[in-house]
Amino acid sequence: MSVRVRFAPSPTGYLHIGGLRTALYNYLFARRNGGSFVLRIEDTDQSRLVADAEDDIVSALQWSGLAYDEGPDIEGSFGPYRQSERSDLYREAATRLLKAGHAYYAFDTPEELEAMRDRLSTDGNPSPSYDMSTRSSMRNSLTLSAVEVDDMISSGAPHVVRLKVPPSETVTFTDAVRGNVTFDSSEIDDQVLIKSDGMPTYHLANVVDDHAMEITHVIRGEEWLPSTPKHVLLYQFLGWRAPEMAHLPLILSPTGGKLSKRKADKQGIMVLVRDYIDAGYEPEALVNYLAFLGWNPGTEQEVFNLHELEEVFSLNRVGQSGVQFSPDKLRWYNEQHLRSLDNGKILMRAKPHLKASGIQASDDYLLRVINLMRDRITFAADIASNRYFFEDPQSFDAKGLQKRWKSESPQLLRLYAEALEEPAFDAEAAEGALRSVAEQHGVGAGQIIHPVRLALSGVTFGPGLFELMELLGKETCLRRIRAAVESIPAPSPQ
RNA sequence: GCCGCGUUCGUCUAGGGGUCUAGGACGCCGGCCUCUCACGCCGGUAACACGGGUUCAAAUCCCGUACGCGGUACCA
Repeated sequence: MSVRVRFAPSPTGYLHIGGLRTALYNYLFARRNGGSFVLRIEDTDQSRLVADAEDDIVSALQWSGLAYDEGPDIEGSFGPYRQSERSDLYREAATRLLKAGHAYYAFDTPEELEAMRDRLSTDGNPSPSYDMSTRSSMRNSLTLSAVEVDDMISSGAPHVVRLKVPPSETVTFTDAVRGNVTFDSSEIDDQVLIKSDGMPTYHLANVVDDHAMEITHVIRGEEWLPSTPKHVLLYQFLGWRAPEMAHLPLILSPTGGKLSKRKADKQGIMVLVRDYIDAGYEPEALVNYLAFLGWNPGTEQEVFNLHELEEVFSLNRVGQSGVQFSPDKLRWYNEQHLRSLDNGKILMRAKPHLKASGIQASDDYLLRVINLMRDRITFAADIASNRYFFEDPQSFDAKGLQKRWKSESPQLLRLYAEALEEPAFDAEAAEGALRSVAEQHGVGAGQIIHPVRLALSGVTFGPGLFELMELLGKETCLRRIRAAVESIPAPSPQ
């Protein structure tokens, strides 16, 4: 049987980095094993739907390079791929369970459920569940007569279908990441299978769909581990073979604990893939980093592109403990991947940001800027943030002036500017001229280099000075040097 | 509370009874290179949660404790 896995996000929000990691592991597993990767939209919660969430998920996956073989927008033989369009299947399964006595109708209103929890909650058990110990005191087809039940249903009384969990049974399954996991059925509640609006819950829908879509491996976040025994029971009652399970360690905040949206905001961490796209991250950097969050290849190689990951990924090298998200390491990965790109590609990445910054320059010029800056930037967008490549500096770094602008600087710069008037102008000529001025006046080259850099860029760091000069061109260099000499006040000699 | 799952440098991790005076990566610190800043290179900092077993031998196996995370919905 060929491997089939799915990524099954709920369109209740934009794609989260944790979701992308789950998608990635599924994708890699499918590719490594020559299987299929399916995107299934789990839109069974009508009340929490976010209109453009599905679009966001699809486009974020596309950006990441995780191409799926089947999905809402890619025909496959197991569609439709939105759960809201598969209602009949769930209904059918529920009916079978009902008939076999593995499920029952319940008519309890939300208020009644709340009242039950209030009534039964104790210090030892603050959240009593709807299970075999409480179901007999509730309004359901187990406690009501068949006639009453029929009447209520035919009169349209709101009702749900609940799983009838058997008493004291040991439910065991093998998790590819964690080994054998065991639960006692007495700890499992009578999960709602069909909600009163007629939609299935995740638990029913995912079992029905995974079976119908011939999913062989369920790879999902650890938050699903406690509900897996319910799914195992469902497979059993429906007479289906359960897929292999693999529960991935959760991604935690950099300080530990849940990476909730609120906490992340507070810590300045972005959690939506959309945010990483907008911030200009390299897709392969995010993917590479996420791959290593809970998995490693067992070798010392750390930098991988997607294709390389596809060749080495395996579930049995996935870790078991929660992993803290590290923005620093992600940055490092971004630098690594950025540097693997040629200048033309970096230019393409930088274009939107250049445009947003109102920078106009020829591709030829931009390529030369990139060539000088590529080892000094973290994001392609950083090309747009060093404005001195595109316009004269408006101000000069105060600390830099203090350190590098000496009382003799204006005079040395004047002399240097004169020397630069020579017709030939390139990095070599600029350097030759500078060194000879320095020598003639008995000062170190640095006495001229540093103030010139300030004059040209306004800052004390950047590419090699002479390369920068060649890039800016003679006119610009002379103009900026002379402007600086005019506008920067000489320091009081100490 | 109860149930489940975890626990090796600050972080991601290697390791799966002797080869571990515990290896790599990020970060941090120092040095080299150098006109600056980076890159690169070299070096440093720093960990087997705790307590009991088992064994000639335990980071590795078992038990307990502590701590962390998850679940405990007509949300996924």
